[in-house]
Amino acid sequence: MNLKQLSHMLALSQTTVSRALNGYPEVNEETRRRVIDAAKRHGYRPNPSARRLATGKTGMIGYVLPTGTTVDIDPHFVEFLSGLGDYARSHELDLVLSPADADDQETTYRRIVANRQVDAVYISSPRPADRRVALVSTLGIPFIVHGRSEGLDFDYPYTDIDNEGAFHEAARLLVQLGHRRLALINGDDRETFAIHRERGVRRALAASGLALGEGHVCSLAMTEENGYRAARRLLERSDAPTAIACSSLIMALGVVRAARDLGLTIPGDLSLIAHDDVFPWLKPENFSVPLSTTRSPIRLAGARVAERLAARISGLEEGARGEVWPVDLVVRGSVAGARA
Amino acid sequence: MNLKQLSHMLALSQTTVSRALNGYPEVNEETRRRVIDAAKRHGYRPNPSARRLATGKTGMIGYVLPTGTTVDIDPHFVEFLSGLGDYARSHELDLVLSPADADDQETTYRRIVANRQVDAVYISSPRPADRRVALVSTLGIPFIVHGRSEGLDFDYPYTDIDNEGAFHEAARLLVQLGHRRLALINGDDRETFAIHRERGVRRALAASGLALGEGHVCSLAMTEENGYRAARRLLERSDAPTAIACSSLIMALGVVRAARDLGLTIPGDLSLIAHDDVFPWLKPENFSVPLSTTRSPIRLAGARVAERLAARISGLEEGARGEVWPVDLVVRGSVAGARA
DNA sequence: GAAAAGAACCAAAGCGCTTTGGAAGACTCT
DNA sequence: AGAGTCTTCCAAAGCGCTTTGGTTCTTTTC
Repeated sequence: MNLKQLSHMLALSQTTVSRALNGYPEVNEETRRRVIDAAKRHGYRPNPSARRLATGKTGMIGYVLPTGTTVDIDPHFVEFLSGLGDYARSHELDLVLSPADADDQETTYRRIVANRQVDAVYISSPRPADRRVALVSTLGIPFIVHGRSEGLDFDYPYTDIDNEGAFHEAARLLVQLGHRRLALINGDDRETFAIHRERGVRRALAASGLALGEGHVCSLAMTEENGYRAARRLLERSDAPTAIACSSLIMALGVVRAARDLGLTIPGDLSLIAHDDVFPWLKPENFSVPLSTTRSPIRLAGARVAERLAARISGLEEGARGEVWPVDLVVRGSVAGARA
Repeated sequence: MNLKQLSHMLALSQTTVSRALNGYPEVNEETRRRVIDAAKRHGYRPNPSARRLATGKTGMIGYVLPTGTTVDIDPHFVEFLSGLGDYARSHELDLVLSPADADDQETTYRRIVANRQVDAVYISSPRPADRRVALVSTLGIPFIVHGRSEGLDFDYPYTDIDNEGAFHEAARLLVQLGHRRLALINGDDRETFAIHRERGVRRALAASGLALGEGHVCSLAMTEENGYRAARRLLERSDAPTAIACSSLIMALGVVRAARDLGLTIPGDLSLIAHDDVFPWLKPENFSVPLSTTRSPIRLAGARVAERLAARISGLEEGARGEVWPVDLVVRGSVAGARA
């Protein structure tokens, strides 16, 4: 059932039927009712391919997915996707993942914009002076950055959490508990979120005349194994930290294992705080010693990004407003006062 | 730059240019070279919206993503996606995720087929008599099932791993080591993979005149917490198992924690084997006691599914061939002979 | 009561591609 | 040389929608 058939059936022109269906004003309400009714009764659904050829609108939002045999997709992605998908569903949007060579995403961005494959895109895991942000911005497609870049000479719309504030608070608490030697087991510090977290820790330490010791900050892919290795390396030093801030729950698993292997107790010998993006399948309160966390459900961020993308597509949102969400510090058993 | 401009520039008809570009035979090789060259030089890329309107081909594969505030996307998804994406990239395919109400995916399947939004779809986490498989089959869109359904009265193409065989082998090993009371901590047993695994365990036990004790099989969402709870419940019974087979590495984390809480050692008091889909961020060899696993990289499955979808789209594959991959049993420190 | 304004509808022109159904010229065959 | 066969190209008809630029009435305005 296409428009032609439907309009013929109603003895109306395609123009009028199309307008009736799309809510244009220049059509009699009585007629509109008839049209809508007939459309529903015959299950008419406008062909999206035809519509997008005519309008350029696709009803899809895009994401360039870096791939490659050596490239691992972050498990956070799935939670973010849950939120994004949930919102997208309620607004009849689909998400298209365009796989790209991790080292050349630019080609893919250009393609999806040139081809008008999506109405908007989002960018995740931004880095300082992120070229993708600059590119997408000049290409003129609506977009939202999940996270922030830095050192770009223009503004852009983003939704981020207060990574610096979160880790500042976490470190401040540890310092107040008497810890003097902190360490940070961070994610990839080419990404802005990691830079912000380190900055937060340093700022908190500096406020008490302290600093992150040489070699007391690690930057690694967020795997259990890397958490273990980093913790081991740190804890076997002569100036081993008495407290660790950790960028992910998965890494924290490794930290806990390292402490156990070394016969250290948490929080007796080591205080630990990790960032929790809130996974349904791994909860900080269920760690052998309940884990203190800086907490921010990444699923909510996904929903928010979808919401803003939808708003930008429909022209309800414009400009370059960035928003930064506060992060909760949730104190559980894994922190304690430093040994005298 | 569109076809009209390009053909005008070359003083050729749109027909010829189109054919030259799409490799049709009825065009002079010299002309073809000219056309291809000019297209490249001017960066001509056919507009996909127009092409899909004309041909019905979209260059996209679809996946219906169940969503909802209470619906959690499996973290396995991300690994599967890595493989799928990697293959899709090399074949210029995009993946479109259509979010759907978890309780009504049918509407979404019908929509994406009726609208010709994708060239093929894949279905994951199938259940016995899965309605999606039946639906997609009657809708007549190319598809591959990742996993298997059961009790359907028709054949369909699928790629699955030998879950039954894997857990059969695992259980057989445990029995050979002298274990008499096994337990199975399984995933959601409404899904076929879980049913197959249970079947494998039962078959291995039956071969030695044993059986899964009443209450010795749990079926839960695969989270750390559920692994812990299930293990605790099992290990506190008077007829506590001396060996556990577990459907996921994440649940196994919980099992290990439960054992520790109860003062049980692995493998001294409890042998443990889990299934490993191979995550980059959590490895069985890094468990406090290296974990024995049935191992099958889900990323490979993703790539294979993409490959078969591409083949079906281009007509290279047809029919209903199902393929079942063997699973490796990797023995590490977490299994030992049963106490006398 | 003529002119202007408004309401409701329509024919047809895109959107940019593929594909059908030729057509013109060059070649082969008898 | 005339008929048939290739080879190579083209004009035009879709694909199914939206949108431009009307037209035809009916209603309002002075």
